[in-house]
Amino acid sequence: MSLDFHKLARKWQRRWKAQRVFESDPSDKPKFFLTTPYPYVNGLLHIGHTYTYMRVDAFARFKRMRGFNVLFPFAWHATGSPIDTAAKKVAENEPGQLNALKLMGFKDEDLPAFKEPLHWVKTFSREAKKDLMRYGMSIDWRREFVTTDLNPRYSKFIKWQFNTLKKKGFVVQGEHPVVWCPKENAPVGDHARAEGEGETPQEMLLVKFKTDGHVFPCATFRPETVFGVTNVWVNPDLTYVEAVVDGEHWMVSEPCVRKLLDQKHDVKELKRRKGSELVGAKVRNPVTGVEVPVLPAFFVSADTGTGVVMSVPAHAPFDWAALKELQDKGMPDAQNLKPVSLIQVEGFGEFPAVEVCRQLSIADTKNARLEEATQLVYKKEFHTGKLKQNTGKYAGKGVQEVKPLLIADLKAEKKAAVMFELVGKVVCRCLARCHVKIVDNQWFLKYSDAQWKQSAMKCLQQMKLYPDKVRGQFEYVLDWLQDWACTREVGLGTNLPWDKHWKVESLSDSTIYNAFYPVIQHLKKISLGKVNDKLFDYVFLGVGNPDDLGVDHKLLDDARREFLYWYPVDFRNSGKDLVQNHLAFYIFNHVALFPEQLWPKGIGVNGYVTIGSKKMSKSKGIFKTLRQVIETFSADVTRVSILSSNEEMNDVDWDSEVAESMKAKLEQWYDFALKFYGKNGVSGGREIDRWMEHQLHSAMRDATVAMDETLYRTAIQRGFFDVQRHLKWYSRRTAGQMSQQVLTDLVELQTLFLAPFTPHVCEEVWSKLGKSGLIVNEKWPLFDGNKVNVQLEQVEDTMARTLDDVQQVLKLAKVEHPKLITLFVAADWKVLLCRKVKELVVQTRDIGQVMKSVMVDFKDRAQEASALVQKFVKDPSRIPLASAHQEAEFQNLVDAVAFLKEVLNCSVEVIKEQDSSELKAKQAMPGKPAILVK
RNA sequence: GCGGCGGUACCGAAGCGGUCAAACGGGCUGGAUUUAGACUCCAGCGGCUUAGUGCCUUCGCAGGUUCGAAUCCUGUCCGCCGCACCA
Repeated sequence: MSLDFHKLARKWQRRWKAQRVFESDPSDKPKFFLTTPYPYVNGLLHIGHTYTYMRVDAFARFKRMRGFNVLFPFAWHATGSPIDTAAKKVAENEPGQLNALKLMGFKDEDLPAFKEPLHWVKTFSREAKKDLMRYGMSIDWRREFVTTDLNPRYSKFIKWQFNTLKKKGFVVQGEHPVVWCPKENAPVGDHARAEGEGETPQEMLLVKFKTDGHVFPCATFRPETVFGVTNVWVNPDLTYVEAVVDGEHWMVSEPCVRKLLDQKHDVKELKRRKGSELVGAKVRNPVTGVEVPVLPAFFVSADTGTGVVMSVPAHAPFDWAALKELQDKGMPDAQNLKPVSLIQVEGFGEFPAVEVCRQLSIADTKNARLEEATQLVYKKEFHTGKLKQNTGKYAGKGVQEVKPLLIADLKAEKKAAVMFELVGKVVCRCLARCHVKIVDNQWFLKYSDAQWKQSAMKCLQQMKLYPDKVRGQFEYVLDWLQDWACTREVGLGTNLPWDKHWKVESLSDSTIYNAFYPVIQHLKKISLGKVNDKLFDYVFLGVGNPDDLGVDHKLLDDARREFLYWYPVDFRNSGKDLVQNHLAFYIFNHVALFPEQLWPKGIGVNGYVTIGSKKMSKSKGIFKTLRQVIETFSADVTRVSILSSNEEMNDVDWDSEVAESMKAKLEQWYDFALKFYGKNGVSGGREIDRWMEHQLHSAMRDATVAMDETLYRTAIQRGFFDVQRHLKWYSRRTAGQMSQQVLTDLVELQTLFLAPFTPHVCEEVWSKLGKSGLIVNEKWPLFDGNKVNVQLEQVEDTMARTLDDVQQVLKLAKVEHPKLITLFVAADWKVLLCRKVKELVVQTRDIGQVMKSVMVDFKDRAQEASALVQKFVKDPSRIPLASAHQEAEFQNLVDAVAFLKEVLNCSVEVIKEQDSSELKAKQAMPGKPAILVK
C-alpha cells in the first residue's frame, strides 16, 4: 500500500494549527527555549537552511515530549545591502537579477514589484513561512517579526541596545582600512567582488628615499631589506605625480594619489612627470645614509604601492633580474652596482636571490617563474633568516623578530610612512578596481576589550555545546575577534540613535534579538510612542520605575515576567559558518547587556548540506529549494532522510536514493504498526520475548541519550533501524508467533520515538492506534531499565551464531538434506574455567602461575582443563565471551528447537555435554555448542 | 602562514587497547517471491583455505609502545572549513 505522505502532512498541520499546540505561553512547567538564526529574506529557502532548522525542530519536539514547555519562535532578517542592491538592479532591469527571480518561479508581470525592497521582504518571508509550515516546523508563529525600520518596534529595540552598549563604553569611534569601491563609494566584502576574493588590506611601508627636494617613497613589504638597497626603481613608461603629501614633495604613480587621499593623507598635486625623467636621480637611503641611483624597471606597476620601489638584488629575484638586464645592456649607472647581502639564511650562500634565479634559469624580468622565486626566497628568509652584521642594532636577530621593531623605529623616526595595499587585484561587481580606504568616524563594537573578552569566555565555559568539539574553535574566535565595524552607510536597517547618518550593520543588529521573542506580543499592545529605552530597561533589566513609563503596569509586568520566564536561550543552533561571526557576537553582546543568569546556555553547530555528496552551488545547478524536496518526497521523508544522514559537524548529504529507500521503510513501518498493534499476538513470556523487549528498551535508552545531545543519526539508528532489524529476527525466530504484549509495547514506543522526526505519519499512526490525544503532547518513550538484560543478548547471540555455524557446517560437509542435527551445550565447569582464566590473565601472563591457581578447582578434569588454560593464556582473545550458565544456554536452545527445525528442515536435538558419549560433544564451548550432523 | 575538524571496505559512516575482516545506512551480486517490475525475504560483497577452522593482507603513510593496536605515542603526507567589516 502506498501512503500519501503529503495528505497526512496537510491533515496534521491543520490540526496542530487549530489546536495551537505550538503557541507557548509561560506556565508552571520547566521551559526550554530554542532559536535559530533567522534567514535573510532575499530568496526561497533551500535545503541548506532547512537542515539547521530541522535540528531545532526535532529538538523542540523531543524536549516537548520530555515534559518541557517549549518555545521555538522564528523571524526574518532584512538588514543590510543585498536586498537593497537587488531591488535597485530590478529597477535598472539588470538581466541577471531578473533572471534569478524568474528561476524562482516569478512571472514577467510579477517582476516590476521587486523594484521595492519592501516587496522582497514581504514576498520571501511569506513564501518561507509557507515552506516551513509545510515542513511541519513546530514554530510559535505569533512571535514572527522582521528587522529594520520596517518594524519600528524592532528598531527601537536595536536603538536601546546600542545606547546601552555605548553607555557601557563598548561602542567606540575610530578609523580602519577597508577594501573600497571608488565607484559605489562603499566597502566591498568578499561576496561582492568580481575578482580578488580573500584579499585584505595589508600594511605596506613607504620608506622615504630622498633627493634634496623630493621624497621617493619606496613601497615595500620587506622593510628589513633596506640595508641592502643598491638602487631605486621607477617605471620609465608611467606617469608620476609630484605632489605635496603631508608637507613633503613626493613622487608617486598616478593611481597612488587617490589611495593616499583615501588613506587620510593630505595631498596636493603639483605636476606630472614621465617616469623616464626621474631616472638618473640620486637618492639617499634613510637608514644607511648611502646614496643610490634611480634606475628604470618595467616590472614596476602603477597599481601597487607608489610606483617607486627599492631594489635589493641580493634578496629579491625581481631586483636581481632587472639589475642584470641593465648591466647587460650596458647602462652606465648600473655597472658598478653589486648586490649587498644582509640576511644569513640556511641552505643559501651570500645572495639567495641570485642563487635561486640561477636554479630556476631566470635571466630577465619577463620570466614567468620570478613570482615563484620571490616566494621561495621570501618564505625561507622570513622563517629562518638572521640579520647580518651590516644591519646595526638588528644584527644577529631573526627576520621575523626584527620586522616589527624596524617598522616601529622607521615610523617613529618619520623615515617611513604607512600605506594599506591589496596584494592581489580586487575588482568590484560593478567592475571598478578597488583599493584600500581608511574609513573615518566608523563606529565599532569593542570586541577587543579585555574585560569583555573575559566575560565572553566565561559564558562559553559555562555553556553546553552540541557537539563539544566546536569549543576549540569558539575559544579561538573569541580571542581573535577585534573591534567590529558595526555601522554602514548603505542598505536597509536601523539608524544609529546618536548619529543618524549611520545604520546599524546587519550582523550587529542580530545579536540579542532572541530577547525580542518573549516580549513582542506585549510590545504590540503598547503604542509606539511609549516604546523607548526606559521601557526596555525595565522589561529586560528590571531597572527604573514603571510609573515613569506611562504604560499600563500589567502590560509591563506581563512582558517582564514572560521575558524572565523564557530567558536565557537554552539552545541556539546554526551552521558552522556562523561560529566566527554571528555566534561569537551573540555571546559577546549577551554578556555585555544581561546579567549572568540570562546568558546563553547552549549552542548547537552543524555542518552543511551537500547534494549527492557535492557542495551546493547555484551556478553549477547543484541546488534544491526546500519546496522542491518537500514536493517530491514529502515533509516526513525529507526530515528523517536528512537527519539520519549524519551528525555532529559533518556535512549531511541529500541523496534521493536514500530518501526513496527511507520512504519505503516508513511505509512498511506504518503498515506493520497498524497491522500488529493489539492483535495477532500470543501471550509471550518466552526467553525470546524477553530478548525482544531487551533490544527494544536498550535501543530506547541509547536513543534517548543520543537525543539529548542532538545526535540524531545515532538516535535513528538505535531507535529505528536497529529495532526494525531485531524485530525481523524476532518474527522469524517465533515463526510469526510474536507476543501481543511485546508488539504493543514496541509499536507504541517506536511511534513515540519517531514523532520528532516524522511527526505527521506518527500522528496518523497514533490516532489509528486509538489514542485520543495528539502525539506531540505525549511523553517521550520511557524505557524500562528492568527489561534491559545483556545476558539475554548473549544467549540469543549464541543461538544465532549456532544457526550460522550449522549452516556453515552443512555447506562444508556438503550435506544437503540432513536427518538429524545434534547440538551439545558446554558443561558448566567450562564456563567457570573461562571466567577464572579471564580474571587471572589480566594480572599475569605466566602460564605456570595461571595454571596453578586454576587447577585447584579443576583437579578432576586436569587434562582437558590444562589444555584450555594453555590455549587461553597464549591468546586471551580466544576466551569465549559468553558467561551464561549451561542451563540458560541449554534452555534457550531447547526453546529454539522448533525454529531451528523449520529453518534447517530436519530434526534437531539439544543435549548437555556431560550427558553424551559422542566425541564431538567435548568440543562444546560456552557460547559455542558443538555440532554433529547426520 | 595561523586556527579548527578530519583521513576506516564501492560510497556515507560507527568503532577509540583484546568480543575487529570492522556496526548501521546506501549501493552491488546471487537466490526466493512476482506476469514483469517495484516492494519484501534469504545468502553474500579483502584473499586463500576448512565439518563450524586456520592463515595471510587491510583502517592515509612510516616508525614506536604493548603479550596484543583501526584504537596509545612520534614523525610525515593529504583533504575540508574559517581567517572578518558581511549574509
